[in-house]
Amino acid sequence: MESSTQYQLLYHRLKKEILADVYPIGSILPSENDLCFAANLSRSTVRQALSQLETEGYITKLKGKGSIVKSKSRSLNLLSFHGFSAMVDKTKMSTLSVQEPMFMPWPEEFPFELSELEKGAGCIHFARVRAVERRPVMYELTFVPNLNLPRFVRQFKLNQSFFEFLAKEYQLEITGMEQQIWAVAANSLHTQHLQVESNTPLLKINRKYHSNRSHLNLYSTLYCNTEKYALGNTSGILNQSI
Amino acid sequence: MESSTQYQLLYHRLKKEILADVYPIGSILPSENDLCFAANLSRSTVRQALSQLETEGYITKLKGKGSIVKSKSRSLNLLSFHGFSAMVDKTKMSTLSVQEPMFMPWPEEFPFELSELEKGAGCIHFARVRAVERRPVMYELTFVPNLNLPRFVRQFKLNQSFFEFLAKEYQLEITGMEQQIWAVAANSLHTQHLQVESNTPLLKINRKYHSNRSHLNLYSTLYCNTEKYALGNTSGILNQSI
DNA sequence: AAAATAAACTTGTACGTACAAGTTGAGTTT
DNA sequence: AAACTCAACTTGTACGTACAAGTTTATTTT
Repeated sequence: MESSTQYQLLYHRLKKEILADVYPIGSILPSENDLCFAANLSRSTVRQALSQLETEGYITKLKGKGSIVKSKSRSLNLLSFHGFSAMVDKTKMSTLSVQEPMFMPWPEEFPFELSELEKGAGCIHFARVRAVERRPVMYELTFVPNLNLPRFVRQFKLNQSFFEFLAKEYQLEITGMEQQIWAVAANSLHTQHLQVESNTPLLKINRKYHSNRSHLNLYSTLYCNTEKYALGNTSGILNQSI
Repeated sequence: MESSTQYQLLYHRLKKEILADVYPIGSILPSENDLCFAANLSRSTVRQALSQLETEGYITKLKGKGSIVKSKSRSLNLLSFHGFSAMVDKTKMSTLSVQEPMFMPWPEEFPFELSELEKGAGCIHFARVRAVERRPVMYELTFVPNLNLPRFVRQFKLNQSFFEFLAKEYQLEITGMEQQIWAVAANSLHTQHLQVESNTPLLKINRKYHSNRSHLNLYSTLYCNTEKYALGNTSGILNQSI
Protein backbone atom coordinates (compact mmCIF):
# COMPACT_ATOMS: atom_id res chain seq x y z
CA MET A 1 0.00 0.00 0.00
CA GLU A 2 1.95 2.98 -1.25
CA SER A 3 -0.68 5.59 -0.38
CA SER A 4 1.19 8.27 1.41
CA THR A 5 -1.50 10.68 2.51
CA GLN A 6 -3.07 10.62 5.92
CA TYR A 7 -6.67 10.16 4.82
CA GLN A 8 -5.72 7.33 2.47
CA LEU A 9 -3.84 5.53 5.20
CA LEU A 10 -6.85 5.80 7.46
CA TYR A 11 -9.17 4.78 4.63
CA HIS A 12 -7.12 1.66 3.91
CA ARG A 13 -6.87 0.75 7.55
CA LEU A 14 -10.61 1.03 8.13
CA LYS A 15 -11.41 -0.82 4.92
CA LYS A 16 -9.09 -3.63 5.93
CA GLU A 17 -10.64 -3.77 9.38
CA ILE A 18 -14.15 -3.84 7.95
CA LEU A 19 -13.25 -6.70 5.61
CA ALA A 20 -11.58 -8.51 8.52
CA ASP A 21 -14.77 -8.20 10.58
CA VAL A 22 -13.14 -6.03 13.22
CA TYR A 23 -16.22 -3.93 12.53
CA PRO A 24 -18.90 -6.44 11.50
CA ILE A 25 -21.88 -5.61 9.36
CA GLY A 26 -24.35 -3.38 11.16
CA SER A 27 -21.84 -2.24 13.73
CA ILE A 28 -20.90 1.39 14.17
CA LEU A 29 -17.40 2.69 13.53
CA PRO A 30 -15.70 4.80 16.19
CA SER A 31 -17.03 8.35 16.00
CA GLU A 32 -15.21 10.94 13.95
CA ASN A 33 -13.87 12.55 17.07
CA ASP A 34 -12.64 9.21 18.43
CA LEU A 35 -10.85 8.53 15.16
CA CYS A 36 -9.34 12.02 15.27
CA PHE A 37 -8.01 11.45 18.74
CA ALA A 38 -6.78 7.91 18.09
CA ALA A 39 -4.95 8.80 14.88
CA ASN A 40 -4.08 12.34 15.85
CA LEU A 41 -5.78 13.78 12.78
CA SER A 42 -8.11 16.68 12.17
CA ARG A 43 -11.78 15.98 11.70
CA SER A 44 -11.68 17.09 8.04
CA THR A 45 -9.07 14.46 7.31
CA VAL A 46 -11.04 11.75 9.09
CA ARG A 47 -14.18 12.81 7.25
CA GLN A 48 -12.35 12.53 3.94
CA ALA A 49 -11.44 8.91 4.69
CA LEU A 50 -15.00 8.11 5.81
CA SER A 51 -16.41 9.85 2.77
CA GLN A 52 -14.43 7.57 0.50
CA LEU A 53 -15.62 4.52 2.40
CA GLU A 54 -19.16 5.79 1.97
CA THR A 55 -19.00 6.43 -1.76
CA GLU A 56 -17.46 3.00 -2.23
CA GLY A 57 -20.32 1.46 -0.36
CA TYR A 58 -18.59 0.21 2.77
CA ILE A 59 -20.48 2.36 5.23
CA THR A 60 -23.58 4.48 5.55
CA LYS A 61 -23.37 7.65 7.57
CA LEU A 62 -26.35 8.76 9.61
CA LYS A 63 -26.55 12.21 11.13
CA GLY A 64 -26.66 12.03 14.89
CA LYS A 65 -25.97 8.31 14.81
CA GLY A 66 -22.65 7.32 13.33
CA SER A 67 -21.00 5.44 10.49
CA ILE A 68 -22.65 2.06 10.04
CA VAL A 69 -20.94 -0.82 8.27
CA LYS A 70 -22.99 -1.88 5.28
CA SER A 71 -24.03 -5.36 4.27
CA LYS A 72 -22.04 -7.29 1.71
CA SER A 73 -24.39 -6.07 -0.98
CA ARG A 74 -22.03 -3.15 -1.04
CA SER A 75 -19.60 -5.01 -3.20
CA LEU A 76 -20.49 -4.39 -6.68
CA ASN A 77 -21.42 -1.60 -8.88
CA LEU A 78 -20.84 -4.24 -11.41
CA LEU A 79 -23.11 -7.18 -11.65
CA SER A 80 -22.67 -10.11 -9.39
CA PHE A 81 -24.42 -13.39 -9.18
CA HIS A 82 -27.22 -13.32 -6.77
CA GLY A 83 -29.29 -16.20 -5.67
CA PHE A 84 -32.28 -16.23 -3.43
CA SER A 85 -30.11 -15.30 -0.50
CA ALA A 86 -27.75 -18.19 -0.79
CA MET A 87 -24.66 -17.55 -2.79
CA VAL A 88 -23.28 -15.42 -0.02
CA ASP A 89 -21.46 -18.38 1.44
CA LYS A 90 -18.65 -19.49 -0.78
CA THR A 91 -18.96 -23.11 0.26
CA LYS A 92 -21.69 -23.64 -2.30
CA MET A 93 -19.57 -22.19 -5.05
CA SER A 94 -16.98 -24.12 -6.98
CA THR A 95 -14.67 -23.49 -9.91
CA LEU A 96 -13.89 -25.79 -12.81
CA SER A 97 -10.86 -25.30 -14.99
CA VAL A 98 -11.52 -25.06 -18.71
CA GLN A 99 -8.20 -23.59 -19.78
CA GLU A 100 -5.24 -23.24 -17.47
CA PRO A 101 -3.29 -19.96 -17.79
CA MET A 102 -1.22 -19.89 -20.99
CA PHE A 103 0.53 -17.46 -23.30
CA MET A 104 -1.04 -16.82 -26.68
CA PRO A 105 -1.38 -14.08 -29.30
CA TRP A 106 -4.46 -11.89 -29.01
CA PRO A 107 -7.58 -13.37 -30.60
CA GLU A 108 -8.27 -12.17 -34.16
CA GLU A 109 -11.60 -10.63 -33.31
CA PHE A 110 -11.30 -8.95 -29.97
CA PRO A 111 -14.27 -7.03 -28.57
CA PHE A 112 -12.20 -4.16 -27.21
CA GLU A 113 -9.65 -1.96 -28.88
CA LEU A 114 -6.10 -2.66 -27.73
CA SER A 115 -3.27 -0.18 -27.37
CA GLU A 116 -0.05 -0.74 -29.31
CA LEU A 117 1.65 -1.62 -26.06
CA GLU A 118 -0.93 -4.26 -25.30
CA LYS A 119 -0.88 -5.63 -28.83
CA GLY A 120 2.88 -6.01 -28.77
CA ALA A 121 2.94 -7.74 -25.42
CA GLY A 122 0.74 -10.64 -26.41
CA CYS A 123 -1.71 -12.04 -23.92
CA ILE A 124 -2.19 -14.47 -21.13
CA HIS A 125 -5.42 -16.38 -21.32
CA PHE A 126 -7.38 -18.64 -19.05
CA ALA A 127 -10.95 -19.85 -18.84
CA ARG A 128 -13.04 -21.28 -16.07
CA VAL A 129 -16.56 -22.26 -15.19
CA ARG A 130 -18.20 -21.17 -11.96
CA ALA A 131 -20.78 -23.42 -10.42
CA VAL A 132 -23.27 -22.91 -7.63
CA GLU A 133 -24.38 -26.06 -5.88
CA ARG A 134 -22.72 -28.10 -8.64
CA ARG A 135 -24.81 -26.29 -11.23
CA PRO A 136 -22.58 -24.42 -13.71
CA VAL A 137 -23.79 -20.85 -14.00
CA MET A 138 -20.97 -18.89 -15.56
CA TYR A 139 -18.36 -19.52 -18.23
CA GLU A 140 -15.61 -16.93 -18.04
CA LEU A 141 -12.80 -16.27 -20.53
CA THR A 142 -10.12 -13.88 -19.34
CA PHE A 143 -7.42 -12.13 -21.36
CA VAL A 144 -4.59 -10.20 -19.76
CA PRO A 145 -1.81 -8.37 -21.61
CA ASN A 146 1.56 -9.92 -20.79
CA LEU A 147 2.98 -6.75 -19.25
CA ASN A 148 5.15 -7.06 -16.18
CA LEU A 149 3.26 -9.88 -14.57
CA PRO A 150 6.11 -12.28 -13.82
CA ARG A 151 5.30 -15.86 -12.93
CA PHE A 152 1.59 -15.34 -13.56
CA VAL A 153 1.12 -18.43 -15.68
CA ARG A 154 2.82 -20.66 -13.17
CA GLN A 155 1.49 -19.17 -9.97
CA PHE A 156 -2.14 -18.28 -10.60
CA LYS A 157 -4.50 -21.07 -9.68
CA LEU A 158 -7.94 -20.97 -11.20
CA ASN A 159 -9.79 -21.67 -8.00
CA GLN A 160 -8.61 -18.52 -6.29
CA SER A 161 -9.86 -14.98 -6.77
CA PHE A 162 -8.26 -13.36 -9.78
CA PHE A 163 -8.39 -9.85 -8.36
CA GLU A 164 -7.10 -10.87 -4.96
CA PHE A 165 -4.17 -12.62 -6.65
CA LEU A 166 -3.34 -9.52 -8.68
CA ALA A 167 -3.51 -7.34 -5.61
CA LYS A 168 -1.33 -9.58 -3.50
CA GLU A 169 1.21 -10.50 -6.14
CA TYR A 170 1.55 -7.30 -8.13
CA GLN A 171 -0.12 -4.58 -6.03
CA LEU A 172 -2.54 -4.28 -8.92
CA GLU A 173 -5.90 -2.81 -8.01
CA ILE A 174 -8.97 -2.57 -10.17
CA THR A 175 -10.21 0.98 -10.36
CA GLY A 176 -13.05 0.83 -12.82
CA MET A 177 -14.81 -1.08 -15.50
CA GLU A 178 -16.75 -0.88 -18.74
CA GLN A 179 -19.11 -3.60 -19.83
CA GLN A 180 -21.54 -4.46 -22.55
CA ILE A 181 -24.34 -6.95 -22.18
CA TRP A 182 -26.29 -9.05 -24.63
CA ALA A 183 -28.73 -11.88 -24.59
CA VAL A 184 -27.53 -14.68 -26.84
CA ALA A 185 -28.52 -18.23 -27.68
CA ALA A 186 -26.27 -21.02 -26.42
CA ASN A 187 -24.08 -22.67 -29.03
CA SER A 188 -22.17 -25.92 -28.81
CA LEU A 189 -19.39 -24.40 -26.69
CA HIS A 190 -21.85 -23.23 -24.09
CA THR A 191 -23.94 -26.36 -24.04
CA GLN A 192 -20.79 -28.23 -23.13
CA HIS A 193 -19.47 -25.97 -20.39
CA LEU A 194 -22.73 -24.75 -18.93
CA GLN A 195 -24.66 -28.00 -19.40
CA VAL A 196 -27.59 -26.33 -21.11
CA GLU A 197 -29.52 -27.24 -24.19
CA SER A 198 -28.73 -25.59 -27.47
CA ASN A 199 -30.36 -22.17 -27.95
CA THR A 200 -30.93 -21.63 -24.25
CA PRO A 201 -30.87 -17.87 -23.65
CA LEU A 202 -27.62 -16.79 -21.99
CA LEU A 203 -26.25 -13.49 -20.80
CA LYS A 204 -23.09 -12.49 -22.60
CA ILE A 205 -20.97 -9.81 -20.97
CA ASN A 206 -17.80 -8.24 -22.30
CA ARG A 207 -15.80 -6.44 -19.67
CA LYS A 208 -12.81 -4.18 -19.68
CA TYR A 209 -11.30 -3.60 -16.26
CA HIS A 210 -9.15 -0.56 -15.60
CA SER A 211 -6.34 -0.80 -13.09
CA ASN A 212 -4.02 1.42 -11.14
CA ARG A 213 -1.34 0.74 -13.76
CA SER A 214 -2.41 3.19 -16.39
CA HIS A 215 -1.60 1.02 -19.40
CA LEU A 216 -2.73 -2.30 -18.02
CA ASN A 217 -6.31 -3.34 -18.64
CA LEU A 218 -7.90 -6.71 -18.08
CA TYR A 219 -10.49 -8.19 -20.39
CA SER A 220 -13.05 -10.88 -19.93
CA THR A 221 -16.04 -12.37 -21.60
CA LEU A 222 -18.72 -14.01 -19.49
CA TYR A 223 -21.57 -16.30 -20.42
CA CYS A 224 -24.15 -16.70 -17.69
CA ASN A 225 -26.96 -19.16 -17.32
CA THR A 226 -29.70 -17.23 -15.53
CA GLU A 227 -32.27 -19.98 -15.37
CA LYS A 228 -31.82 -20.45 -11.67
CA TYR A 229 -29.79 -17.45 -10.58
CA ALA A 230 -30.19 -13.88 -11.72
CA LEU A 231 -27.46 -11.31 -11.98
CA GLY A 232 -28.03 -8.33 -9.80
CA ASN A 233 -26.54 -5.14 -8.56
CA THR A 234 -27.27 -2.09 -6.49
CA SER A 235 -26.12 1.37 -7.22
CA GLY A 236 -26.21 4.35 -5.00
CA ILE A 237 -26.57 7.12 -7.42
CA LEU A 238 -27.62 7.53 -10.95
CA ASN A 239 -28.04 10.58 -13.02
CA GLN A 240 -30.11 10.09 -16.06
CA SER A 241 -32.96 8.06 -17.34
CA ILE A 242 -32.93 6.19 -20.57
CA MET B 1 -35.26 22.06 -5.99
CA GLU B 2 -35.64 22.26 -2.26
CA SER B 3 -32.00 21.68 -1.44
CA SER B 4 -31.21 24.35 1.04
CA THR B 5 -27.51 24.04 1.58
CA GLN B 6 -24.97 26.11 -0.28
CA TYR B 7 -22.99 23.28 -1.79
CA GLN B 8 -26.13 21.54 -3.01
CA LEU B 9 -27.35 24.71 -4.67
CA LEU B 10 -24.02 25.07 -6.45
CA TYR B 11 -23.99 21.37 -7.32
CA HIS B 12 -27.44 21.59 -8.88
CA ARG B 13 -26.61 24.76 -10.75
CA LEU B 14 -23.43 23.31 -12.25
CA LYS B 15 -25.12 20.02 -13.08
CA LYS B 16 -27.91 21.87 -14.85
CA GLU B 17 -25.41 23.98 -16.76
CA ILE B 18 -23.41 20.93 -17.79
CA LEU B 19 -26.54 19.21 -19.06
CA ALA B 20 -27.54 22.41 -20.86
CA ASP B 21 -24.15 22.50 -22.59
CA VAL B 22 -23.14 25.77 -20.97
CA TYR B 23 -20.03 23.74 -20.23
CA PRO B 24 -19.76 21.27 -23.12
CA ILE B 25 -17.97 17.95 -22.96
CA GLY B 26 -14.23 18.34 -22.66
CA SER B 27 -14.44 21.94 -21.49
CA ILE B 28 -13.07 23.09 -18.19
CA LEU B 29 -15.28 24.46 -15.45
CA PRO B 30 -14.35 27.78 -13.82
CA SER B 31 -11.59 27.20 -11.31
CA GLU B 32 -12.44 26.61 -7.68
CA ASN B 33 -11.31 30.09 -6.79
CA ASP B 34 -13.42 31.61 -9.56
CA LEU B 35 -16.45 29.71 -8.32
CA CYS B 36 -15.71 30.87 -4.77
CA PHE B 37 -15.59 34.47 -5.86
CA ALA B 38 -18.61 34.27 -8.14
CA ALA B 39 -20.84 32.58 -5.58
CA ASN B 40 -19.24 34.13 -2.53
CA LEU B 41 -18.48 30.77 -1.00
CA SER B 42 -15.48 29.24 0.69
CA ARG B 43 -13.29 26.87 -1.24
CA SER B 44 -14.28 23.92 0.96
CA THR B 45 -17.91 24.46 0.04
CA VAL B 46 -17.12 24.73 -3.66
CA ARG B 47 -14.98 21.61 -3.45
CA GLN B 48 -17.86 19.74 -1.83
CA ALA B 49 -20.10 20.55 -4.78
CA LEU B 50 -17.41 19.58 -7.29
CA SER B 51 -16.69 16.40 -5.39
CA GLN B 52 -20.31 15.35 -5.75
CA LEU B 53 -20.23 16.10 -9.47
CA GLU B 54 -17.10 13.97 -9.70
CA THR B 55 -18.43 10.93 -7.85
CA GLU B 56 -21.56 11.09 -9.97
CA GLY B 57 -19.43 11.05 -13.08
CA TYR B 58 -20.10 14.52 -14.47
CA ILE B 59 -16.55 15.79 -14.24
CA THR B 60 -13.00 14.60 -13.82
CA LYS B 61 -10.68 16.67 -11.69
CA LEU B 62 -7.02 16.95 -12.66
CA LYS B 63 -4.46 18.40 -10.32
CA GLY B 64 -2.92 21.52 -11.76
CA LYS B 65 -5.43 21.55 -14.60
CA GLY B 66 -9.02 21.93 -13.57
CA SER B 67 -12.41 20.22 -13.57
CA ILE B 68 -13.12 18.71 -16.97
CA VAL B 69 -16.63 17.89 -18.13
CA LYS B 70 -16.89 14.19 -18.88
CA SER B 71 -18.36 12.53 -21.92
CA LYS B 72 -21.94 11.31 -21.89
CA SER B 73 -20.74 7.85 -20.98
CA ARG B 74 -20.88 9.22 -17.50
CA SER B 75 -24.55 8.79 -17.20
CA LEU B 76 -25.30 5.58 -15.68
CA ASN B 77 -24.12 3.26 -13.08
CA LEU B 78 -27.14 1.47 -14.28
CA LEU B 79 -27.25 0.04 -17.71
CA SER B 80 -28.12 2.16 -20.65
CA PHE B 81 -28.56 1.37 -24.26
CA HIS B 82 -25.45 1.88 -26.17
CA GLY B 83 -25.05 1.62 -29.89
CA PHE B 84 -21.95 1.83 -31.92
CA SER B 85 -21.64 5.48 -31.06
CA ALA B 86 -24.98 6.55 -32.37
CA MET B 87 -27.78 6.56 -29.88
CA VAL B 88 -26.36 9.63 -28.26
CA ASP B 89 -28.60 11.83 -30.32
CA LYS B 90 -32.17 11.51 -29.30
CA THR B 91 -33.46 12.19 -32.78
CA LYS B 92 -32.98 8.56 -33.70
CA MET B 93 -34.94 7.41 -30.72
CA SER B 94 -38.69 7.15 -30.58
CA THR B 95 -41.30 5.94 -28.16
CA LEU B 96 -44.40 3.91 -28.86
CA SER B 97 -47.27 3.70 -26.42
CA VAL B 98 -48.35 0.23 -25.41
CA GLN B 99 -50.37 1.10 -22.35
CA GLU B 100 -51.29 4.66 -21.41
CA PRO B 101 -51.03 5.48 -17.69
CA MET B 102 -53.88 3.90 -15.74
CA PHE B 103 -54.85 2.94 -12.20
CA MET B 104 -54.90 -0.73 -11.34
CA PRO B 105 -54.34 -3.10 -8.42
CA TRP B 106 -50.84 -4.47 -8.04
CA PRO B 107 -50.14 -7.53 -10.21
CA GLU B 108 -50.59 -10.86 -8.44
CA GLU B 109 -47.01 -11.92 -8.91
CA PHE B 110 -44.80 -8.93 -8.37
CA PRO B 111 -41.04 -9.35 -8.53
CA PHE B 112 -40.33 -7.04 -5.60
CA GLU B 113 -41.69 -7.04 -2.09
CA LEU B 114 -44.08 -4.18 -1.42
CA SER B 115 -44.58 -2.31 1.83
CA GLU B 116 -48.03 -2.20 3.41
CA LEU B 117 -48.27 1.45 2.45
CA GLU B 118 -47.54 0.66 -1.18
CA LYS B 119 -49.91 -2.31 -1.21
CA GLY B 120 -52.75 -0.22 0.14
CA ALA B 121 -52.23 2.58 -2.32
CA GLY B 122 -52.67 0.52 -5.45
CA CYS B 123 -50.59 1.28 -8.46
CA ILE B 124 -50.30 3.34 -11.57
CA HIS B 125 -49.14 1.41 -14.58
CA PHE B 126 -47.96 2.23 -18.05
CA ALA B 127 -45.98 0.47 -20.74
CA ARG B 128 -44.03 1.65 -23.71
CA VAL B 129 -41.66 0.50 -26.39
CA ARG B 130 -38.45 2.33 -27.17
CA ALA B 131 -37.14 2.22 -30.70
CA VAL B 132 -33.84 3.24 -32.22
CA GLU B 133 -33.98 4.06 -35.91
CA ARG B 134 -37.52 2.61 -36.03
CA ARG B 135 -36.19 -0.66 -34.65
CA PRO B 136 -37.91 -1.55 -31.35
CA VAL B 137 -35.22 -2.39 -28.82
CA MET B 138 -36.88 -2.16 -25.43
CA TYR B 139 -40.26 -3.00 -23.98
CA GLU B 140 -40.74 -1.35 -20.63
CA LEU B 141 -43.48 -1.91 -18.05
CA THR B 142 -43.57 0.54 -15.19
CA PHE B 143 -45.43 0.35 -11.90
CA VAL B 144 -45.68 3.25 -9.48
CA PRO B 145 -47.50 3.23 -6.12
CA ASN B 146 -50.36 5.71 -6.14
CA LEU B 147 -48.94 7.82 -3.30
CA ASN B 148 -49.27 11.58 -3.54
CA LEU B 149 -48.75 11.87 -7.24
CA PRO B 150 -51.76 14.01 -8.19
CA ARG B 151 -52.73 14.27 -11.84
CA PHE B 152 -50.11 11.74 -12.87
CA VAL B 153 -52.39 9.66 -15.03
CA ARG B 154 -53.69 12.68 -16.90
CA GLN B 155 -50.50 14.66 -17.24
CA PHE B 156 -47.74 12.18 -17.94
CA LYS B 157 -47.13 11.64 -21.62
CA LEU B 158 -45.33 8.49 -22.63
CA ASN B 159 -42.96 10.18 -25.02
CA GLN B 160 -41.32 12.28 -22.33
CA SER B 161 -38.72 11.27 -19.81
CA PHE B 162 -40.34 9.64 -16.82
CA PHE B 163 -37.67 10.79 -14.38
CA GLU B 164 -37.65 14.34 -15.67
CA PHE B 165 -41.42 14.48 -15.30
CA LEU B 166 -41.23 13.25 -11.71
CA ALA B 167 -38.55 15.78 -10.91
CA LYS B 168 -40.38 18.71 -12.44
CA GLU B 169 -43.87 17.86 -11.26
CA TYR B 170 -43.24 16.39 -7.82
CA GLN B 171 -39.63 17.27 -6.94
CA LEU B 172 -39.07 13.56 -6.90
CA GLU B 173 -35.49 12.52 -7.45
CA ILE B 174 -34.13 9.03 -7.98
CA THR B 175 -31.39 8.27 -5.49
CA GLY B 176 -30.55 4.65 -6.14
CA MET B 177 -31.56 1.43 -7.74
CA GLU B 178 -31.52 -2.33 -7.45
CA GLN B 179 -31.81 -4.57 -10.46
CA GLN B 180 -31.80 -8.18 -11.46
CA ILE B 181 -30.98 -9.41 -14.91
CA TRP B 182 -31.83 -12.56 -16.82
CA ALA B 183 -31.62 -13.88 -20.33
CA VAL B 184 -35.02 -15.15 -21.43
CA ALA B 185 -36.61 -16.43 -24.61
CA ALA B 186 -39.13 -14.19 -26.32
CA ASN B 187 -42.77 -15.22 -25.93
CA SER B 188 -45.78 -14.03 -27.85
CA LEU B 189 -45.99 -10.74 -25.97
CA HIS B 190 -42.44 -9.86 -26.88
CA THR B 191 -42.62 -10.99 -30.48
CA GLN B 192 -45.46 -8.55 -30.89
CA HIS B 193 -43.94 -5.49 -29.25
CA LEU B 194 -40.30 -6.02 -30.14
CA GLN B 195 -40.91 -7.50 -33.58
CA VAL B 196 -38.71 -10.49 -32.98
CA GLU B 197 -39.22 -14.16 -33.68
CA SER B 198 -40.37 -16.47 -30.96
CA ASN B 199 -37.57 -17.72 -28.68
CA THR B 200 -35.22 -14.90 -29.60
CA PRO B 201 -32.94 -14.33 -26.59
CA LEU B 202 -33.91 -11.16 -24.72
CA LEU B 203 -32.55 -9.37 -21.69
CA LYS B 204 -35.06 -9.17 -18.88
CA ILE B 205 -34.37 -6.62 -16.18
CA ASN B 206 -36.37 -6.00 -13.02
CA ARG B 207 -35.64 -2.69 -11.40
CA LYS B 208 -36.53 -1.04 -8.14
CA TYR B 209 -35.75 2.65 -8.02
CA HIS B 210 -35.32 4.41 -4.71
CA SER B 211 -36.35 8.04 -4.43
CA ASN B 212 -35.90 10.96 -2.11
CA ARG B 213 -39.36 10.20 -0.66
CA SER B 214 -38.43 7.45 1.70
CA HIS B 215 -41.53 5.33 1.18
CA LEU B 216 -41.93 5.83 -2.54
CA ASN B 217 -40.23 3.36 -4.84
CA LEU B 218 -40.68 2.92 -8.56
CA TYR B 219 -40.69 -0.44 -10.27
CA SER B 220 -40.14 -1.47 -13.81
CA THR B 221 -39.55 -4.51 -15.92
CA LEU B 222 -37.59 -4.20 -19.13
CA TYR B 223 -37.23 -6.55 -22.07
CA CYS B 224 -34.38 -5.66 -24.38
CA ASN B 225 -33.55 -6.89 -27.82
CA THR B 226 -29.76 -6.85 -27.97
CA GLU B 227 -29.35 -8.15 -31.51
CA LYS B 228 -28.27 -4.79 -32.80
CA TYR B 229 -27.59 -2.74 -29.69
CA ALA B 230 -25.87 -3.89 -26.53
CA LEU B 231 -26.53 -2.61 -23.07
CA GLY B 232 -23.54 -1.06 -21.47
CA ASN B 233 -22.30 0.83 -18.49
CA THR B 234 -19.21 2.20 -16.90
CA SER B 235 -18.47 2.27 -13.25
CA GLY B 236 -15.77 4.13 -11.49
CA ILE B 237 -15.06 2.00 -8.55
CA LEU B 238 -15.66 -1.49 -7.52
CA ASN B 239 -14.50 -3.39 -4.55
CA GLN B 240 -14.75 -7.07 -4.90
CA SER B 241 -14.50 -9.75 -7.49
CA ILE B 242 -17.03 -12.44 -8.02
C1' DA C 1 -45.22 5.98 36.13
C1' DA C 2 -45.33 9.12 32.35
C1' DA C 3 -44.04 13.12 30.04
C1' DA C 4 -41.23 16.94 29.26
C1' DT C 5 -36.64 18.85 29.50
C1' DA C 6 -31.80 19.14 29.27
C1' DA C 7 -27.26 17.50 28.50
C1' DA C 8 -24.13 14.86 25.89
C1' DC C 9 -23.30 12.72 22.29
C1' DT C 10 -23.37 11.97 16.90
C1' DT C 11 -22.70 13.77 11.83
C1' DG C 12 -23.53 17.96 8.53
C1' DT C 13 -22.49 22.47 6.84
C1' DA C 14 -19.57 26.46 6.28
C1' DC C 15 -16.08 29.30 7.12
C1' DG C 16 -10.98 30.09 7.27
C1' DT C 17 -5.63 29.34 6.73
C1' DA C 18 -1.42 27.27 4.90
C1' DC C 19 1.34 24.74 2.09
C1' DA C 20 2.25 20.81 -1.42
C1' DA C 21 2.24 19.52 -6.03
C1' DG C 22 1.00 19.43 -10.94
C1' DT C 23 0.37 22.51 -15.32
C1' DT C 24 1.01 26.30 -18.21
C1' DG C 25 3.05 30.04 -20.50
C1' DA C 26 6.02 34.02 -20.51
C1' DG C 27 10.55 35.33 -20.14
C1' DT C 28 15.45 34.56 -20.02
C1' DT C 29 19.46 32.26 -21.04
C1' DT C 30 22.12 29.33 -23.80
C1' DA D 1 15.89 27.95 -32.30
C1' DA D 2 16.22 25.32 -28.19
C1' DA D 3 16.57 24.75 -23.38
C1' DC D 4 15.98 26.36 -19.01
C1' DT D 5 13.88 29.20 -15.21
C1' DC D 6 10.34 31.20 -12.89
C1' DA D 7 5.97 33.16 -11.87
C1' DA D 8 1.17 32.39 -11.99
C1' DC D 9 -2.08 29.58 -12.27
C1' DT D 10 -4.58 24.98 -11.13
C1' DT D 11 -6.20 21.13 -7.64
C1' DG D 12 -4.76 18.22 -3.36
C1' DT D 13 -3.86 17.69 1.48
C1' DA D 14 -4.19 19.05 6.25
C1' DC D 15 -4.94 21.80 9.82
C1' DG D 16 -8.31 24.67 12.52
C1' DT D 17 -12.95 26.94 14.26
C1' DA D 18 -17.92 27.44 14.85
C1' DC D 19 -22.44 26.28 14.77
C1' DA D 20 -26.62 23.47 12.97
C1' DA D 21 -29.19 19.43 13.39
C1' DG D 22 -30.33 14.63 14.48
C1' DT D 23 -30.04 10.81 18.28
C1' DT D 24 -29.65 9.02 22.72
C1' DT D 25 -29.56 9.03 27.55
C1' DA D 26 -30.09 10.97 31.92
C1' DT D 27 -32.58 14.19 34.63
C1' DT D 28 -36.33 16.79 36.08
C1' DT D 29 -40.98 17.85 36.24
C1' DT D 30 -45.68 16.66 36.09
